[in-house]
Amino acid sequence: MATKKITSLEVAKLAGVSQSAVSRVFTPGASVSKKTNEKVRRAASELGYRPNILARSLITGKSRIIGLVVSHLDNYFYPEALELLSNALQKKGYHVLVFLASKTSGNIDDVVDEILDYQVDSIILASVAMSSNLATRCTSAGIPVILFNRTQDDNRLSSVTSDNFAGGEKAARFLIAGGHERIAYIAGWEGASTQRDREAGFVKELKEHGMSLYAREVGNFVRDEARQAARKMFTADEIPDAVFVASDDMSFAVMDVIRFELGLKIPEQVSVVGYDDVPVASWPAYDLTTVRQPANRMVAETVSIILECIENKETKPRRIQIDGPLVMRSSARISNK
Amino acid sequence: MATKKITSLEVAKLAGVSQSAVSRVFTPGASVSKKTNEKVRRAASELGYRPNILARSLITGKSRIIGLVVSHLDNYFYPEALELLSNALQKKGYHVLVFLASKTSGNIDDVVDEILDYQVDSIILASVAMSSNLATRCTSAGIPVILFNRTQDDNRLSSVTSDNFAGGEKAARFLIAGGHERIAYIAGWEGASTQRDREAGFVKELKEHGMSLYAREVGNFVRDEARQAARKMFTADEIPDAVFVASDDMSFAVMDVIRFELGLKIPEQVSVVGYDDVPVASWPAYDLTTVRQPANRMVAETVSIILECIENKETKPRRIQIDGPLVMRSSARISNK
DNA sequence: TTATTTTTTGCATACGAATGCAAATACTTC
DNA sequence: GAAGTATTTGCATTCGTATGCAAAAAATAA
Repeated sequence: MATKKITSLEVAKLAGVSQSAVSRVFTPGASVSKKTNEKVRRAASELGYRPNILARSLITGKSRIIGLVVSHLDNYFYPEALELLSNALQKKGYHVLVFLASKTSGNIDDVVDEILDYQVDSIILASVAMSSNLATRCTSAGIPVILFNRTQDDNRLSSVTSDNFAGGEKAARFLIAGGHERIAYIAGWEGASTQRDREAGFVKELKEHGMSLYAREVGNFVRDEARQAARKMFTADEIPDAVFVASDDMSFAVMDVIRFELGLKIPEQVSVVGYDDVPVASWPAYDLTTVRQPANRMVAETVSIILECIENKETKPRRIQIDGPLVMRSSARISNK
Repeated sequence: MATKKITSLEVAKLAGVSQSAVSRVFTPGASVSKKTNEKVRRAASELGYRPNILARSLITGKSRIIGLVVSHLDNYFYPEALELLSNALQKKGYHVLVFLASKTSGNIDDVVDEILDYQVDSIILASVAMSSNLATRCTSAGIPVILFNRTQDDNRLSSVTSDNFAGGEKAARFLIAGGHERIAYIAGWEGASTQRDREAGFVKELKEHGMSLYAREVGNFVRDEARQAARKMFTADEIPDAVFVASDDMSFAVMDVIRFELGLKIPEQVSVVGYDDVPVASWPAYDLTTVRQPANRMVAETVSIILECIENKETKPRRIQIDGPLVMRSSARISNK
């Protein structure tokens, strides 16, 4: 029943050559004559032979597997990124091994340990941090680590993010230009560099216009907490007339509270600006004005860094920040009332 | 700089035992004395040793990698499923290697070929089909294939779906009970078993109540096409008073058209019922009445089938259908007008 | 033709861990 | 303490492929 696995040896036998010859046929750039190449390929396809990547990687030290750690698949920015990433890597002959870091257990290190067991060629951490200790192990094992949508003070790690500071500034500038006077902010998880940078840019720009945060709550990048934050923020005596929310995902929750629980009009009574520009943001039910994180360009940068690191061990870490536009939709008013 | 890889041999040397001893310490169920176990573990943790999964799999024939093929990550049912799946498998010591089948290139077979190169222990196809030819190769290679959220006529393949036929019936029964008289349907991609079953159940139940589809369009499980379908359907002379849409994802697009393009009231003028119960369905902006696909139970079944197949080669394929409730929200009226 | 260079080929070994087998050790029992 | 049984251990081999090296074959020059 079980058709035994086809190995290079059997192909060799059928083609009347040595096992090494077969190996060379499937190794790009190896020295093989046209004739043996043909013989081998014919035999291989006849038997349905395909090289065993795992056996190969034992020798070459390259597995063509990229480990990806994600924790926030429920934030729709990540499925999109995953899709782009996997596609891009697939084209280059790599594949993505997914590891979920449950948000509760802060222990990313354990997860990364599991990853290393698979001899991955590189690790991508999506919005997730790793201990400096482990970073040492990875770099000294020659495994490049890339932070995606996150930075960390460790300068041995590359990172790709949007320009969060500039994004925060844009949001502020836009709300100020719209004539808003009581501008609030709902923060993400304060341990995240993205959150900090967005807020810093936002506040700095307010300050330059002689303003400051009228109100501030924390949503931790979690929809339920964002809901709570919105309830608190918009049941005060004099409510904000605009709120910048640290992620689209939270923005939707906030908008729902504002409209359906509190019966307020967006943008007439409250303007909402988000961050990410996930697909849902453009759906008419939300039509959210938001700062775009250009997922495609972020992924492209990530992939190019990875490939560069894999090919050329001694590349020094890079920190890429990609600028994204503010996408104007109808959740925030443009002109003065 | 590059700390060379730590192998079992080095651990053995440090612990003063043979390489086999080290191997046995890390092989559950192998015969090792308490003393050597301790010695080895101490040495291992001192050196930071972890077994190389790839090398191990060369011998054991088990890679502890599960290949997953997805094509519709933009339908939010799949990120959810992926998260659950990866988590469940992770707990059992398996990991998921992701392969994206671009929707355009219908060539799943190529993708599966790539998967096989990694010596995966099993393959999960999420809403994706494979040629019968390739199915033969997989089964004869002893690699169980599980269809997730999809069935196929090939009875060598296991599948896990919700009970789509019953789901369709429920939707129909509910809309009829609500006193709707012009009931329409927006179909998914007609090549999908899920689409066919949902529609069949829906139509059969209508028929049993002496009704038939008042209108029907095809959305192919694609938002844009669903939008088109809705435009066509709801600009006719006498429009339907209820529509069952083959997926939540399409439902959102349909609702947006109905409300924001055509200015109709949901559910007063049109009731909408979806299928999936993705997280967004419960967001107040949509608050979609829908048939739940119990992702957690579907995943649990998938995982248990996989593990069973891997452990016990001669398991015969199973076809699981999981019943899901109709979740009542406000997008469809309950009583007669 | 012969000498010389270049290309192709096979042999043998390595990668890192698992395992059947036999030798060595530990544990029972009388 | 001896004899017998149960448990540990190490040796040697295996998994499927890649690759350095030297031998063989082909191509080129003289």
